[in-house]
Amino acid sequence: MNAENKMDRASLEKVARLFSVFSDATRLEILMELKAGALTVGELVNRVGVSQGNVSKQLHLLFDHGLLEREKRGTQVFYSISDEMIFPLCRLVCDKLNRDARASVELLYHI
Amino acid sequence: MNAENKMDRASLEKVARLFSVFSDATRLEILMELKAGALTVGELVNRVGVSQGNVSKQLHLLFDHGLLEREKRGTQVFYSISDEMIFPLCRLVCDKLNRDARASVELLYHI
DNA sequence: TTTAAATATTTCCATATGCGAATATTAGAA
DNA sequence: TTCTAATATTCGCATATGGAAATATTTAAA
Repeated sequence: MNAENKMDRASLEKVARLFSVFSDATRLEILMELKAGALTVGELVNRVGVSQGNVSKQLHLLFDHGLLEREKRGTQVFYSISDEMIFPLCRLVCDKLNRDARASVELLYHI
Repeated sequence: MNAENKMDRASLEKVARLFSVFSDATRLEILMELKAGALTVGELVNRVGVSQGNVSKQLHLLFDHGLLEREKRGTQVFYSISDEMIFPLCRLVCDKLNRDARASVELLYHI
């Protein structure tokens, strides 16, 4: 899986699978909310506009992929970001979207 | 869509949509094949193990998202990478997978 | 114009998945 | 233990999508 050799199909599927974790707006919103620090499931349910069951499911998925940490305190569970790679990753995608949007506007105004 | 303010749902959906382009092994394979330079659709069909129709469809999708360029020469169409952001993007994901795999092995051998 | 090669598109199918609702589980408080 | 709050899981549904096969389109050669 290095830069020189071609990746086999199995490795490509793993890469694709990890990308798919980021291809959902709800999960991205959860990650953004956790950017400032740990939050409980309940607090995330308040901030993100989906059901408690769905928030739990998405948190579990993010946890399974090694993107979140969890810490139980009583009946509450605090989730926090466990891999900082999500920030440069999202930055790359956002930057591209901004470039394209800007190029599109400039095209519109014949700049 | 900057780093300080929270992103609205519509922007998050756009980000998620772009991530989803990378969440398929066939499309990733196409991008890897094009890393060394432009290729025709037919050549890509030979290298990637899917039907011609599917290769064309995935190429169209990649093109629509501004990741590929196309150049027609006679009956052939050459596709090439148009945004270098895919390389650092895939690198971040591959590096994470390698870190996790390595950590998993070390755990196994009690290092 | 006719034919053949290259690419694009359409159609259909099987699978995956985000979602809410309902239910189950867990842990502390009464 | 019993009750309640917090979280996790299950279930069913609607939608999205990767895929092959078939067909359509385009372009150059004959």
